Amino acid sequence: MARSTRPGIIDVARLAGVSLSTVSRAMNDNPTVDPALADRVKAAAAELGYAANPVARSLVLGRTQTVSVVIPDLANPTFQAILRGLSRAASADGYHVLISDTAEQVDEEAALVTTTRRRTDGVILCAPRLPQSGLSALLPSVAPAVVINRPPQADVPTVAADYGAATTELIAHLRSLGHRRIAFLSGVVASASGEARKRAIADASTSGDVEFVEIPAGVDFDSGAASADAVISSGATAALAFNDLVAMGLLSAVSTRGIRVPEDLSIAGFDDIPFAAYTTPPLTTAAVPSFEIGRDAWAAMHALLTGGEPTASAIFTPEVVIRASTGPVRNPAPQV
Amino acid sequence: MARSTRPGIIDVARLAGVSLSTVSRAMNDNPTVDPALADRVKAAAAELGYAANPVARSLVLGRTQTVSVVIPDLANPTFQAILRGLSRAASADGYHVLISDTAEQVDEEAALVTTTRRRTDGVILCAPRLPQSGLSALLPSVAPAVVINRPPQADVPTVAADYGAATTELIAHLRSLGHRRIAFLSGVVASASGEARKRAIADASTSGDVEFVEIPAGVDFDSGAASADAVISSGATAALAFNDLVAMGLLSAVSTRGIRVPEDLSIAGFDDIPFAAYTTPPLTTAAVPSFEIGRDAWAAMHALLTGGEPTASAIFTPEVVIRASTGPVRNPAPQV
DNA sequence: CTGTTAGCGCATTCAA
DNA sequence: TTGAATGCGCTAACAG
Repeated sequence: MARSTRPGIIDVARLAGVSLSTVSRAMNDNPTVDPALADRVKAAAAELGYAANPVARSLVLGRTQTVSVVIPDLANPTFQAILRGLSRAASADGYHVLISDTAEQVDEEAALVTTTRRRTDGVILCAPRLPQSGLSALLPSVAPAVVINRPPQADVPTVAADYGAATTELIAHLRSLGHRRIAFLSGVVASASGEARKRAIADASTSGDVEFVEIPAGVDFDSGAASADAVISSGATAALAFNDLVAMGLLSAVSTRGIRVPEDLSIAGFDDIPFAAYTTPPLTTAAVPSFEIGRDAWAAMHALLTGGEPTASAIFTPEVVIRASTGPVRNPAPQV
Repeated sequence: MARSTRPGIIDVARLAGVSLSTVSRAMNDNPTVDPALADRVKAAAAELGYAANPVARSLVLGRTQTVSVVIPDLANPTFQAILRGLSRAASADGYHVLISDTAEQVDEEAALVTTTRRRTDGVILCAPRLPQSGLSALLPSVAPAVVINRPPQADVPTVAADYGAATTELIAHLRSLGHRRIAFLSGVVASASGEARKRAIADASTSGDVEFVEIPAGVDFDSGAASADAVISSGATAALAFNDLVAMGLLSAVSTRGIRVPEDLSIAGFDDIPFAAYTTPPLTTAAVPSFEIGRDAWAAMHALLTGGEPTASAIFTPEVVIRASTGPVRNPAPQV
């Protein structure tokens, strides 16, 4: 029968015949304790199956060995990859991860960050939807914090992918294929990376020979599929989707309507999620190193936690991966 | 400037002109406190931005409002969906989720479960890879616990998908299409659901006119792709993959070898992950309600936590979704 | 090197 | 109804 109540530090002290502070020291490998005694204490602890209560330690030490990660949507492959990279790295450093999914509820984001921060040592905000003003107000009160996929924030390390540069590269790719009218499926959700994309598009359209048709869409597969008709009737010969999910939804929907990709319509996405390489045709996209972003976000947090020098903001430039979903313009679609 | 140190219960007591125990009572809506006084206390707390330290509360109350979830691989879409369902449901009940990814390291599984359990109120083991003996030894020491995707355990609620039944149905489907020689890509990882699949296959092969070729593979996309040659040379006209990931890898690899699916080879998977419907051709699979499994696992844990009646083990029977990756036998592949 | 004492911040006895 | 005292389990001063 397992003991119904776990052994406490006093039980170990009693068994080893020492004071409870000696047990504490021994268990924490404090060098000021006699080696022989330390062994005796550890043997007693092992015999009893004792391990210090982490909650009690947290209270007295003021740290929980846990960080909070707040994500807009656990169903998004990009965030999943970020979480995975983060979780693995934190685990390797002996830290635990408390995870929260805001389900894209912007108004609950701040509250979740604040609440979870109190039971952890720091919080990592993954692609927060909060407007800049709200973010600026929130961050100082929850330090240490790390922000993913937002522009550099005052006094807070940031790790992000440069969606603006990626957009520019993707546009250059499409232009080189002869596309002059491009549909842009913008995510309706307020996201910093979305703004960066729009800015890059604005730049390209003012300074170039290419025009854009913005089609408000969402951030998931279904919203991409729902935009199919709008894209088709837009007269665009190519579509730049908010992300791979949207691109795949669009690809799937236009295919069932008999539109050939890339002969009739070129489609490109962002992120390079796991299945982007296996759609039919395989998707051209800007590869965002999500796993690495998660890993680096942890590294920044770890530096903050261990008093290391504050990590500079890291920025990854996505690499455009050209696959078969984009091709040369054949017949410009008729203007509607 | 934000205060560098958060207000404590004493600060509120001082501001409200009451004792600290009255503050505690008021903040916890203890009915024995005078309503007017309670309002005054809460006003003071609001003014100071006070909220009780959750770590201190955890220590004194003996509960953390957090549960631990241990998963074999955060990159697996099925586990992601389970986690999502679990996380959403727990959050709705005011609980937090501590998440651990064992990275398929069986030997670290027990340690992770034990460790994380100590800083939480319970642990949910998602498809643990531990052998039954190890699981039986572990579970009593970490109660309350809930196990996902394992056969019913003594004194521990279980929620699982019936992979055996799903396998039987999938085989029946393939038989009805005329397939008599079927390759089974077994996951090399020790998993209970894998055993269930094998048992169903053994049953079918002993009692029927269909034979199976077991091809050891892994549990991910790449291992499915790596099995392509083995499947082709096996002479099978259909392949049952360990899961959709493996099926998609196989589908992709045989396609590049010029094998047509389903004309030359039928392929079926398990799980119905988000992209299974969008492969080319769309994948026939046994749909496992992962999100619901996660949700129900939480419900079982919540019942345990709130002293409700112990939830009976729940079992979901996956529904076979017939799509285009399976079709009638045309030319039995040549025996090698 | 080891034992004694004092909190960490709070909920909850026990008196009043 | 409220305040004073006790302790959750542990670490870290402080003595010895």
